[in-house]
Amino acid sequence: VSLDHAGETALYLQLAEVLRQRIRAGDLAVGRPLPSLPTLMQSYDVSRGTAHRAVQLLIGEGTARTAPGRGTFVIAVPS
Amino acid sequence: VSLDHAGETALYLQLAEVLRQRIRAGDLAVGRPLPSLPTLMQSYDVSRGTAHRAVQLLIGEGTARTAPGRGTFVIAVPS
DNA sequence: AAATATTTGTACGTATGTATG
DNA sequence: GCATACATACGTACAAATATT
Repeated sequence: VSLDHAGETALYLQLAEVLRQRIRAGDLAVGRPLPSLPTLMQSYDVSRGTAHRAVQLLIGEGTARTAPGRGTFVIAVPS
Repeated sequence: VSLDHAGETALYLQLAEVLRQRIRAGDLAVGRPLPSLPTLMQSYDVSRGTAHRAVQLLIGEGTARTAPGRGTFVIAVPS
C-alpha cells in the first residue's frame, strides 16, 4: 500500500486513512503498537513530521494513544 | 575542538569528522572505547540523537563497533 | 543475590530553517 | 502569503545489556 505523492490529498491524510484501514483489517490489532515514526517514514516515504501528523489524527479520534518512551498503541477500531 | 552550531554543515557530520580526526591522531586509540553518548553530549554541546547519529556513521564505516551495555569501541583507523 | 549505575538503542514531542506549489 | 513537506536538532523517557557495589 503506497501513498500518492503527486496527488491532491495531503500525505498525512492519506497515511492516516491507510493506518485506519490496517486497523480495521486487523493487521494492526487493538492493544498492539502502531509502527514507529521511523518505520512509517521508511514504509511510506514520508518525513517525520508527516508521519507524526497522521498518527496525531488517530490519537485525536480516540483510535490510538501514546505511551511516552514506549510507542503509540491501538486502543479502538475506527468506524 | 568545538562544533559550528551556526554553520552550514550538519552537526552530526561535523561531530563524526571530529571523532575520525581524534582516532587518526591516536587520541582515541584502536581497542579503546569512544566517549559515551552523555560525554559526547556534554563535550560538544549536542543532543543525544545527534551524538548517536555521528557514532552510527563511524559504525557504518567500520571504524567502531558497539558492545551492548559496555560502550562503543574503536576497531580501525579511518582513512 | 540484589540493588544500583552506566551505556546503548529506540521512541516520542517539539522547534527551526528551507523549499515548493 | 499560506499550507505542505522535508531535514536537522533539541529534550525527554523507557527498555535492555552490562558492570559495579
